[in-house]
Amino acid sequence: MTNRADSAAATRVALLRAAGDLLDAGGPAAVTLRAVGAQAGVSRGAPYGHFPDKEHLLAQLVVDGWLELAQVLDRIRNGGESADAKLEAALIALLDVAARKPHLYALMWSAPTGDPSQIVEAAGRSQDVFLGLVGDIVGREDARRYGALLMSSAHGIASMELSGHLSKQKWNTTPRALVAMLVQALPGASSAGGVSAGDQT
Amino acid sequence: MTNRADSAAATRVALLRAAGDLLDAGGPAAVTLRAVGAQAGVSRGAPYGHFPDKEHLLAQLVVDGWLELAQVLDRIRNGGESADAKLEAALIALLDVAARKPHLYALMWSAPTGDPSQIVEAAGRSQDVFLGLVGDIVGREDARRYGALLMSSAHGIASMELSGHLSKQKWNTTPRALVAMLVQALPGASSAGGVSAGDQT
DNA sequence: AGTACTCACATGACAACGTCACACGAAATG
DNA sequence: CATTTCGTGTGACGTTGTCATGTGAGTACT
Repeated sequence: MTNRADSAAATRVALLRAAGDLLDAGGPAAVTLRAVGAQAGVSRGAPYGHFPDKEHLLAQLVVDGWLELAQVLDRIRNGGESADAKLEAALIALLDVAARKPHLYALMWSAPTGDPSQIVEAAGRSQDVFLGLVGDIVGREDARRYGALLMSSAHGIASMELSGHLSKQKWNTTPRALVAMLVQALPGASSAGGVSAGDQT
Repeated sequence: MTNRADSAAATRVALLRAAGDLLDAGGPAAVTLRAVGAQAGVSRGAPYGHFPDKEHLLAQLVVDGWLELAQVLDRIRNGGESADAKLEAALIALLDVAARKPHLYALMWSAPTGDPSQIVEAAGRSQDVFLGLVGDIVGREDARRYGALLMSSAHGIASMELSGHLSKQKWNTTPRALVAMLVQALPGASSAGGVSAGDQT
């Protein structure tokens, strides 16, 4: 039980969890290595045994975020709903990350730091699911163009909402409504949509 | 000529310009009050005579960014092209800011800091031009919904490009092509055989 | 004109931060 | 049991944002 490797792996996980919690609670400014160490029950220098520097620690948080989103998207894709509904649910899942963990979401969409290739690969895992879902509607031919358009649009909606530039008063709409518009405008989509998937936001 | 008020106003401008240059050149990390002071020819403590803190200095940079974009958009709107072309040019102008000043662009779309109301107001100046341009195509009725969708989509494209998640290899498209798709998909656009909603100029 | 005031700016100081070098002690190895 | 390994704690250093204080040139008052 007092295995050394296991103990080290446990503190590594504790460090990541502590960093994630601090990020969620107080934003990037609250994530100091001293605070992370304290919350993880170790000292301020301990992270350097597991990560080259602070940037790589945050990068790992981003990687985990993309991988977790990919899992959610996979579950949606394997669901039994219509292609339209599944695509809309996937887009809403993206909005959900933004709503639930805004600071992590912002980090996921900032320029990759630390180990960029690892981030790009993890993000690609989520993007591939989008590609597949869009392909089911518009066909393999146009899947990539429309996939890029839909993913960036959904991200734009989430980002605009997060930054406070999407006030309901000014635009008279909501992120959910905009996503619905996106899906319905897709060539090959059925106009009638009874979407019941997606989480609360 | 060595008027005290004028001199102070000049250093304020110099501070903002220095901060902007440092931001463009080295990203947010390069913008330290010491470096800003040095580049503006004053000391590290001088900014505190003009801004409450660093956050407010950066916020002013964001405000200026939005106002400058609004001017560009206004010039586009008053141009002689077709409504479609003008809207596309406006969206491309947004991409242009992202391409030319990526760090400032990222700041403009992050959660407002310092004096949020001032930022929201400046951003609104740009958003209103978008609203008008979109209204010229889809009509006043739907202008707000479509305006929000177009602006957030364009921002999403720019953001995805900036963060490196829009690789041409994966998606087989470019930001410009995506913007073109957006405009053509708009109901009332000339090239797409869509509904002929209100068309005014 | 000469004096007192004002205010923009410079400077010293402090706490907090990321990071490194080093020390310690317990697990792992023979 | 002796030795090595390695995860972690600790001291230290340079840098940062910020404030308190000093200073000197422009401004106002008599």
